[in-house]
Amino acid sequence: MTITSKGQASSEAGGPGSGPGRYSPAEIEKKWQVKWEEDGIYATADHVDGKENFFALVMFPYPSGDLHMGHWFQYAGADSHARFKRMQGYNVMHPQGFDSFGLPAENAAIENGADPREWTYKNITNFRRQFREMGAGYDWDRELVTSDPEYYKWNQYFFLQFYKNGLAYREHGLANWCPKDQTTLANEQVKDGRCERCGTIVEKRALPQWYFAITKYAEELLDFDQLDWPEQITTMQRNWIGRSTGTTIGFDVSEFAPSEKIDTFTTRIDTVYGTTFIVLAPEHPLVEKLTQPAQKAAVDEYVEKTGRQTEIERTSTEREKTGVETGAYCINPLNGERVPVLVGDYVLATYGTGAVMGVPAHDQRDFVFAKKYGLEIRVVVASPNWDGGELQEAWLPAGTQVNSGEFDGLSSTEGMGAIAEKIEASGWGERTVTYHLRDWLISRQRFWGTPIPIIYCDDCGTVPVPEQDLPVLLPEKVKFEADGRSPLTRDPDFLNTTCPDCGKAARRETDTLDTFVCSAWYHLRFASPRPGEDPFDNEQVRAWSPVTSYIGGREHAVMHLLYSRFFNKALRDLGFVEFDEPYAKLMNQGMLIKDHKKISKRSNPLNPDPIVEQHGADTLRCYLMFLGPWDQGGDWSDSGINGIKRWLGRVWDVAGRDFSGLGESGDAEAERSLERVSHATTQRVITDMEAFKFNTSIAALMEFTTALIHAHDAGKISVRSWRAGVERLLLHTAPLAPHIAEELWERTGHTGSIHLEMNPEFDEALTATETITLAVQVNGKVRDQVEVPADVNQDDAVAAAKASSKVARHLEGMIEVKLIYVPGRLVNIVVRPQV
RNA sequence: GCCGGGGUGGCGGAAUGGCAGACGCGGCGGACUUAAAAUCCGCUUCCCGUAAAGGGAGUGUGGGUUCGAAUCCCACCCUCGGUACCA
Repeated sequence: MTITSKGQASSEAGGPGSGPGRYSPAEIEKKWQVKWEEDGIYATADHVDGKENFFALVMFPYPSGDLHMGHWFQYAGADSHARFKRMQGYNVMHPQGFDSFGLPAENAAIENGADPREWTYKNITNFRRQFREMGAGYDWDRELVTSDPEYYKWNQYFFLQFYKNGLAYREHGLANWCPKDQTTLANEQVKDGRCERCGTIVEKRALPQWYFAITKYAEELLDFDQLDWPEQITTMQRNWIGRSTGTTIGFDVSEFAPSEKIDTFTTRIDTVYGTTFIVLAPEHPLVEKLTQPAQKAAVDEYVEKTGRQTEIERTSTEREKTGVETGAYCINPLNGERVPVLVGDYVLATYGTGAVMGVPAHDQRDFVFAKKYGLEIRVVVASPNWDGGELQEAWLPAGTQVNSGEFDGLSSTEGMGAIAEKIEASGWGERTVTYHLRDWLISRQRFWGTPIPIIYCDDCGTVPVPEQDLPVLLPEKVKFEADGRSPLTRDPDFLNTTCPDCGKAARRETDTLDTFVCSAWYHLRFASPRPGEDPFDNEQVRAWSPVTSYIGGREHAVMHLLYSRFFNKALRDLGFVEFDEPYAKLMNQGMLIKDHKKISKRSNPLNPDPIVEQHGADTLRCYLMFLGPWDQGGDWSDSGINGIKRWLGRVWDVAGRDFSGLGESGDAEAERSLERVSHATTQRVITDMEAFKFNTSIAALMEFTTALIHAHDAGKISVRSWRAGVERLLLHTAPLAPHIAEELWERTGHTGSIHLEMNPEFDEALTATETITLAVQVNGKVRDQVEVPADVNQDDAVAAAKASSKVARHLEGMIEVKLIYVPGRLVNIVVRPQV
């Protein structure tokens, strides 16, 4: 092997980085992007002897116009980590695809007359180009595009499996409706009462909609034992699922509605004797039956008015609580009391039973409500210093049962159990568990999505499309009209069909599936990209499951990540997969900002393309990784990128240096010193890369680069050490800056791709120095530093410390009271003045 | 309101009980150059001190634990996310 250093700048000739061998990203980056593709170096086999599989998945993008800087931040980090793991000897599968169904395509169609399909596929082409320019090491053989019929066919297939097994159902009910996007939304897609996507205030609409029965898995979804996930995300899921235990108890209303009772749910059954009224949600089915003629007008008006309110107005905690009497009364089974039934909009139809027992003394909302409407406030759980007088606010903590019949005198904690037991024994109700989690609404009244494979027949009702007829294809060349309605609803070719059961004319479902269905199982398809007649090949899925490392934003905590977990468990129960969880380890990257503000196309733009052109992809990648701790995000500044560019320029210089001046064997001390920093660097880089701490990893490489330059300048090391040092530097740089590392790997005489090499090894023993610097403190203040042998004993260390004149000055006239010796760190002499 | 992250030089950040400010940006000074750019070298937390020596202060605020605290504990402030009438 010969080493060519011709044509490259040496430090003597015109200075590093100058001359004909100057680092020129534009040339080398293109070259390697083409070569890598030709050689297929990122293609992954399902099994490689002696290597463990590592599925490095990063959340795939929605192909909007361009890859923006946030994408770069995410994908460059994910790619660097995947490359690092590959160099650690894993068989790494790092795929990429496109989550290409969704509203922006349709909006572009409505606004500019673009065809959603053309618009989407044009964007995908652009994204592929940009990923290539980034130097991302994807296995493109596994690419998937969710809007391809060969992919969405399986969304339909799984929908049918779910339907046949009671996990998909259609129900007429109140759904979140975004008036701008003209579609319903799942609960998870409503943030602060607004559409998660466009920010429009969401309304409630009564519609028949399709749901996935995610609540059947609520309990299992609370189990995170198998997951190595950030606590933040599991906490968010736990809160979203919102398990609460309590008691459902029925209040008899047969006086006003024969054989009816009002079921209420409470977590505080210990306060049931304090119930002085019952409040029904305005949408509660009993409202109409119970309302008395005298109150009908008022109740109707109230219910109607509430219906007109947006979710935001409705749920604002600042708003005054309102209500109206129905004129009906019900009976508290525990004390036989007759209490009024009201309608109040602070009670939500969608939670618990849609009715609450009003206990104003022990619930702040009920308290405010009772004050306003002059309802009785009766204490049943007394605080230790309650004087029997009126309350200023609800008493929420535990206390002693009073006014509670046979339970008086018990602590409310005991009361809770005893009362629940009596209720169950008497058949008045039962202990129950409720969840905040609702079933996943999957219907979307949009065109650009997976058609729901259902046919409505006048005679046979709801009929699933037979599996052999899949996929139900989205029509081509559709017309969008200004009313925003999906073209599917007026496309006769799509709409009209025949019933698979009876053969009569029938109509297709025109709703499409929520795009989160696509992403709920895409990882399985990456594992098994060409399975033929099945959604995926079990053998291949087994080889790659669960996903070893999953990277993505925190914003998906209760959407995609929850849906995926549900989907996996449903697939498991239907026999498609054998494991419980889709993603074993989760890592969230932070958010990239600029000038302390969110980056936005309009107000705070930051386009990667010109930066790639000016500085190169490697520089941009490294700079993004260097900005700060990746899991916490980064604050972009235009000037900072020069630092990375200079560093890569120095790496270029180092690798190209003429080493003909170095000898066969070097000076022992210089050799040892370079060896030490080499091993220490590898240790730091491996530890930091493992933990996604790209910033400190790069800092270590910068220091190592400088150390190499100094070693070369001093000229005391051997050729062998120099070349080993350069090799080590390139190997560590490779995951972060793949092009320059590859180019220099070739230029330093290596054959084969650096990206298929292994990380250098390190020996911790070799990272140690022969002498160490001890800090010497007097009363905790550093007064001097002393150089001692690394294996110094305490006595010698203390003696060396006291020998320092700077230290001695502070000991004068003092009595030593204590001595702290931390080996390898410091000596602290604690003194006090002589009396 | 509740839950979570964060608050460190002019700036991005390092350091998770042991020398605060690694690494980088910016700034200042120097070398190279006819000059500039590029590159290289040095300095760069603040205050007192002409300077050096030396000293003092210092990690959002106030308290505490400890020989020693950015780091642990308590109370609070600010900020960024998430979530919110969940009975």
